[in-house]
Amino acid sequence: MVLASLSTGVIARIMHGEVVDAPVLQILAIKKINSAADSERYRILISDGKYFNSYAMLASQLNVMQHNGELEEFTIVQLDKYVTSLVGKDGAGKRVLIISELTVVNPGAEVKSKIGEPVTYENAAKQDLAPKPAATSNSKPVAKKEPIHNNNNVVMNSSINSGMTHPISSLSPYQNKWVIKARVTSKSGIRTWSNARGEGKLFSMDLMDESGEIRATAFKEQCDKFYDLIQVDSVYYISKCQLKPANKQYSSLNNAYEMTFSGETVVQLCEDTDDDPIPEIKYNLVPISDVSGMENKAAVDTIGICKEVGELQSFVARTTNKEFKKRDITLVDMSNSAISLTLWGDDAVNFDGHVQPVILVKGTRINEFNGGKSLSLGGGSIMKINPDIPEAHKLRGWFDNGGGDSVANMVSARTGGGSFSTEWMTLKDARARNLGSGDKPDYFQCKAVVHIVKQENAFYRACPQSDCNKKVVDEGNDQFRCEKCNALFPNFKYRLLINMSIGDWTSNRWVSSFNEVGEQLLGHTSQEVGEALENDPAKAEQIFSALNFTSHIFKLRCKNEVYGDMTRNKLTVQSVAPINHKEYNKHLLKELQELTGIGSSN
DNA sequence: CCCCCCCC
Repeated sequence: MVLASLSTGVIARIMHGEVVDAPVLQILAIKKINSAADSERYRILISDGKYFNSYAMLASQLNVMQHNGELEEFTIVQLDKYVTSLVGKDGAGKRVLIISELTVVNPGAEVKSKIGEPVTYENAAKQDLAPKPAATSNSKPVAKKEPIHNNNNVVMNSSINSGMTHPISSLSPYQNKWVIKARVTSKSGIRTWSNARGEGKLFSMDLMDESGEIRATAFKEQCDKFYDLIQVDSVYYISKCQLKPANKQYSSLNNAYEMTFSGETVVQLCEDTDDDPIPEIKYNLVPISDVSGMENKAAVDTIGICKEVGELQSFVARTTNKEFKKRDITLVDMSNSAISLTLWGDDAVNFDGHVQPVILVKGTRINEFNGGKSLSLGGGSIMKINPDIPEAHKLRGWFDNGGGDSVANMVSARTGGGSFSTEWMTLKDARARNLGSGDKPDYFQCKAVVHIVKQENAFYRACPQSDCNKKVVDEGNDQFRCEKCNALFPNFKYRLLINMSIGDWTSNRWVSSFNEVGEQLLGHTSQEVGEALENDPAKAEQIFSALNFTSHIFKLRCKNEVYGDMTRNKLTVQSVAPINHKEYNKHLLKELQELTGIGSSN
């Protein structure tokens, strides 16, 4: 085993403002400095073999490395991205090192011991410091030299010029002489309120830098003053806001505090952000199909084509008597799934979906109803229309070549039943528990494999009207009568009604699937299937046999039905989804915990 | 100082 050499002496240079590429350092200790689980932060004692720095912090996105045990004592790491910032009382305190990207070079268990006899870098000899005069002057804590009654812009300008801004994670109500440099990741519309304590208007925004994120709100005069200036994705210098503890009930941001713009607040656009360390907004894009398996109320980032646009709707909320405007649109993606997304307010009013744009969303919330899941763009969510990212161009190409034509997995489709997610059950238990014997149908889901698919009566000829699926009567002479619409048509459409036997590890059952589910299972449109069954038996055989022995997650509707004097328990496939192994394993682990009591948290 | 986002 070969250990990497540390970048000896480099800490003194970095902490005096020099930019050093990819320094290699050793972690000597790591500890949590904020015990609140919702804004945890780690402080590191880090060494270059000659000097150590106890004022180093992990940016929160690296917390996971500590959780995974990758950053234990003696680990040798390479810093791929870092900044230094001033923190502390009146901005004149310590310079901290904030690490936002690092690579483990040698795990602590390999290294086993401290390298060298490092001392604090503050005792560094002159020859170890940055040779560049500019860098040396940068190291001076500028804010300390300003008179306390100085003009806001003077503080701002000196901070900007010296490159010494404060990390968001260092902000607290206990000192207010700071300047942050932050990217706006989301911005609300202007909202008015009126209650017992008065009335007014406000807008809020989420800010982010290397070290963390924070919510900021501008009320009344500040709302008017700053609303137009603040733009999503732009970077600003901001100073002189009021800080107060964040009400975690209303925010999912990783910060114990939030800030309020005051009459003193200064905001300045930072135009030159090309080589800036302020991170871009990160999207954790999930395929639409995955939303099926996610928890209700979870936050979702996703990207899809707006295939359908609903009407703008206005309504008055029953509980609050407030009027809302909303618009539901349907997104589709390459997971061959569709989901409903609700837009609110101006987003809803101004939305033009007729060009079927690419829609990128971040932080939308899952709303579950009767087994279907839809997304809602709420406070703190972001929507981007036709964003210039590779995923968007890929989707565009896919959709424009017919990719979205046969979407079959309707994530927002309701399966009836309660307002909770469908219960997992085996086919044997569904029988044993007499599911379907009540007035209302019961619903459950199971993982099962297709054993037999019947080709007989797998389709019928239905009324061609788009909102009617009634079976037509063949009148001869190429005329088809729909008794429901009371009309004659020269054509009809094929509808599927697939009967098949599926089995899980406990038992087999015959189930019926209607048109959309049938199309999804067979991977062909009802038209294609109907034509094959009528005219091309070999093609039909090929289509149907492809379904044999495939496994899916089935959501089933279970109901007793009376035929003459016989009561039969009937299973209908409400929806079918590919197996999300991660989610299915979660379910299995939960079952195992319940069976054995092993691994449960209590 | 807001913190509402319904209904099925």
